[in-house]
Amino acid sequence: MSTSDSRQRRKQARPAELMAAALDHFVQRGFAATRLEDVATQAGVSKGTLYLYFGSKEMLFKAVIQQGILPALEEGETLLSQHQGDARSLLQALVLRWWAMVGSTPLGGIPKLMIAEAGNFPEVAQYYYEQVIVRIRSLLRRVLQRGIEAGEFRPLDMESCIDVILAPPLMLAIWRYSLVPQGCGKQDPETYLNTHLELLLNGLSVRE
Amino acid sequence: MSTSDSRQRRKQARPAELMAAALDHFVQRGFAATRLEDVATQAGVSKGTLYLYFGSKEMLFKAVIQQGILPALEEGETLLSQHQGDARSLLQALVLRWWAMVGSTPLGGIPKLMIAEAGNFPEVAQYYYEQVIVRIRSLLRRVLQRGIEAGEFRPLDMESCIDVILAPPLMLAIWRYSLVPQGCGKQDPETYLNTHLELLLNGLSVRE
DNA sequence: CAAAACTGACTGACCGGTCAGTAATGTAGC
DNA sequence: GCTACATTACTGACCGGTCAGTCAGTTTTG
Repeated sequence: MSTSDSRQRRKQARPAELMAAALDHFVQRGFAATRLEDVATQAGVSKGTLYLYFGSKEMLFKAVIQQGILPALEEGETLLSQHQGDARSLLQALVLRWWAMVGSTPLGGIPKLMIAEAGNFPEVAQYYYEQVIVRIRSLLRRVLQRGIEAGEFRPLDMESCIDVILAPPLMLAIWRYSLVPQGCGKQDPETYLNTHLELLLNGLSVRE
Repeated sequence: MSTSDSRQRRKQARPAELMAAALDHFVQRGFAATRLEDVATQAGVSKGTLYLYFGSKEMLFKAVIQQGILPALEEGETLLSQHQGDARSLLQALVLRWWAMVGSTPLGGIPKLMIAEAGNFPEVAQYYYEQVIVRIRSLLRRVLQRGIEAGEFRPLDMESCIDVILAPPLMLAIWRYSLVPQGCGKQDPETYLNTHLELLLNGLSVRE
């Protein structure tokens, strides 16, 4: 057994371990307040080793953001293309899948991180906007379109609806990485998401 | 005319000017990345002067948070106690009033700031939670209670409902101080809030 | 023993915080 | 009104600690 022993040379596992540690610290402390020595220590290496794999603190930040979110996005897009039932259940499935894959994992800290650091990294913000936000919104737009065409949903202002759908799950994730760790209570995430969906689907539905 | 001339001694106006400048920088850059020299310069004084009014960077931070939010909160509480009509219109009035007094002003950056820095300032987070979040939630709880008792609203899980009501306006404010300044588009805030209220009130309503 | 992975002491820039000094304002005496 | 002195708001050069980034040297591996 030597998988996570110290003082081993494991070139290929280092980047992922360093990025995981960096995400932890960035989310908890912010970019500027994070010390690379701490990140390296948590990943089980020295600061010098970090610089063998990432050219600078900023490059580490970009890497953390970029490879943290793309997998989950692709999952969502295949979910949309394969789904057979009505738009209601598709919307529900997307939200709950997001929670399982992103919201409830360390990746759930990325929205908070991106929001906090957008001002300091305009190019990363731009990248995140185009590669993540635009794609998520387009995904939800297609779901709403499907629901409206099938007569399930009322034809409200679509762009606003998308944001209203997104806000509560995002706030849930942000909350978990900001005030909850300081002991400011939050009830069960599942109950919260279910109430959101209940309220949302009821609000969207055509009255019979 | 000498009100905002430089090199004047204006002891009593300094604290407010310094806090306004500090809020600007903290919201845009984050606490750690904000340089006090920049804050002082923007307020039209030198760094030394800042230290005549605030004992340290952290005390400046606390002052910015504390006196930024309490006035608006009191306004909301008097609105609740004086309102006469149904719960629907009260909820609507509260949201729109918040937008006018907080969301659309520089104070709207405080939620973003608090979220980003909660990990670095547990005591401030605690204070913010108890003095702001708990009070806002209790305010909304009373509104929902009133609506349920009057037969206007369905009796869903109250605590979750409160958070679902809060999330979209909060995200709107957060958005304005994170990605929008980087040129990532957002449509009209009023349209967004109205859709939120429409969706929400429809979702809450008892079906006849 | 050669190459590759890794280390940690070191450097230099940066910034929070200090304080001796400066300039504006107030005031008293003429 | 003017001058002399006291008070107080304000300044900015400086100090010391911190940390991103470097690199000469050490350890592991083939």
